[in-house]
Amino acid sequence: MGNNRSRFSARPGTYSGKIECFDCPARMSDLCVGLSNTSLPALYEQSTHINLDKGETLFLSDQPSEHIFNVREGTMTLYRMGSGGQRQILGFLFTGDLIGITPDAAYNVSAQAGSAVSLCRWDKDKFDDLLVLYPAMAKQYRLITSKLLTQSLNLAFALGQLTAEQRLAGFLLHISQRQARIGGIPGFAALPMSRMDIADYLGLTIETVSRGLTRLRKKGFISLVTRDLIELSELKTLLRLSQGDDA
Amino acid sequence: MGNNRSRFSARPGTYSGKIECFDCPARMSDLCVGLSNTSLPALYEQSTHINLDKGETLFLSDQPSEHIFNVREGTMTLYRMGSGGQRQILGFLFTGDLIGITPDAAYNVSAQAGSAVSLCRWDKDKFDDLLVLYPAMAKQYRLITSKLLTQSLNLAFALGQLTAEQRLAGFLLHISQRQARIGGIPGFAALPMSRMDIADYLGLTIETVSRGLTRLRKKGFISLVTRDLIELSELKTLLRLSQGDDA
DNA sequence: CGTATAATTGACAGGAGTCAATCTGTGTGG
DNA sequence: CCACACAGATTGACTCCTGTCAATTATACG
Repeated sequence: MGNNRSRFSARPGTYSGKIECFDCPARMSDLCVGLSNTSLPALYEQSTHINLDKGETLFLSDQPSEHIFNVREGTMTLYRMGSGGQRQILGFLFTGDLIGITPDAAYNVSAQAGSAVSLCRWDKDKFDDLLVLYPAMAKQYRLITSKLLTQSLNLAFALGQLTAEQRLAGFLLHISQRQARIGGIPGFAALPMSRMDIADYLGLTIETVSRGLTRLRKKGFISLVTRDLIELSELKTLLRLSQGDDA
Repeated sequence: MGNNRSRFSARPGTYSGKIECFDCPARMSDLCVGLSNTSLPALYEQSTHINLDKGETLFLSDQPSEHIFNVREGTMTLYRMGSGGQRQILGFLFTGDLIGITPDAAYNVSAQAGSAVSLCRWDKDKFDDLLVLYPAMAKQYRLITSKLLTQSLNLAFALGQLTAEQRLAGFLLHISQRQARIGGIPGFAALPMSRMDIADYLGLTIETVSRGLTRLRKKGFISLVTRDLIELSELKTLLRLSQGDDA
């Protein structure tokens, strides 16, 4: 279903054209949401759709960064490998998240599909042209990259200062809040990723993740509806934990 | 010595004007180095100098982000505090590094002087105006923020996946390389920060930092010229370590 | 030179990792 | 539709790295 096209000509100043963006699940993404009547069609004009199966690699760290992607549907995983075989997952991406956004010549992370995924793709050069053409897009770009940095700093804080239980509390809150913006149930966290993925994100092992969830459950802070759907019963407590409080 | 001024009028198209930037130690910083004959004076025109004593706070996380700073001389420390009193240092900044660069309304980290520091300061609004006016500056901005993200990802990888010894190896290399760009001796790392600072940066304790340095020394990978000046004897080994290799 | 601060070293404890067994859930084949 | 097999998750026993607490040594400063 993912196929190239530029059959749709941008029509500056009008919204009347029926473009796929309008019923795109990522319509409210950071990239698209703030765009004007002119810039959205211009963005659409340059886009291509691609699909990935679960487990497929989109790109590897240090490869030439030729494209920028936006997640329409599914889950993507950003990670880095160590030469000892360590894997640090640096982000789980959902509908509306941008991938591969860097002015550098090479990607600084690897990206892999965590489920069947549908993406929008742009040539980096053309994307850069749009940034010059539309200051509103450039502003969005800055906001997006700033959010990425903030998330990365959050992760660094968690990895450097928090215990396993505290990291898990923060992780559940993070997932829950992210999913609430794309139709998730508030107060619940659906985990589309494996325990191994969670472990590699939080700098732990699957056993420690498992034990941590058990302890949070026994304390009454969460309850496992199913293995992959968790109810956050004590949001405030979880929040305090994630900020480094002892209790 | 830090005093406001806008006495110097920008002269588009000419470099002849004698502006302080020319003998600024941060002349080759990421921000200033790529600027044209027009944009550098424009940038200078909007700048103010300020000085901080060691230990002084420049701004705190979550405060309104009203200014952007560039380090002229000295060392700045970026950090976040946890509600349990934990401190995660997120970066050590030297001559030429930008501080407080965020499109968000509030700073996402706290900044403190690690030594006596001299800074260039801009109002955020005026800085944003310059970004619109000079696409070359906007491009530099993107490169700078991308570098910040990459550094933050490096730190997250280290904190999540590396042992104390490996983190230290990477830290020494990082400091050494950063200082080489501002007059440091290649193959040496000068540590202007305390062991406590290093510990809070690497997610360790001062004791573990100390023991780690001792072990690296006993293995012959480094040698301590003084307490704060370290020779990196085996660069390749240190690099392998920092990437997660066992040996 | 003496004192205060920082860094190192030592002894011990604890949280997370490792290895292994058990359990759970899912998908398949009879 | 049930039984089985497989992968993933949980739990348990034990180890080890790092943290904690304390003592000693080194460095900076008045």
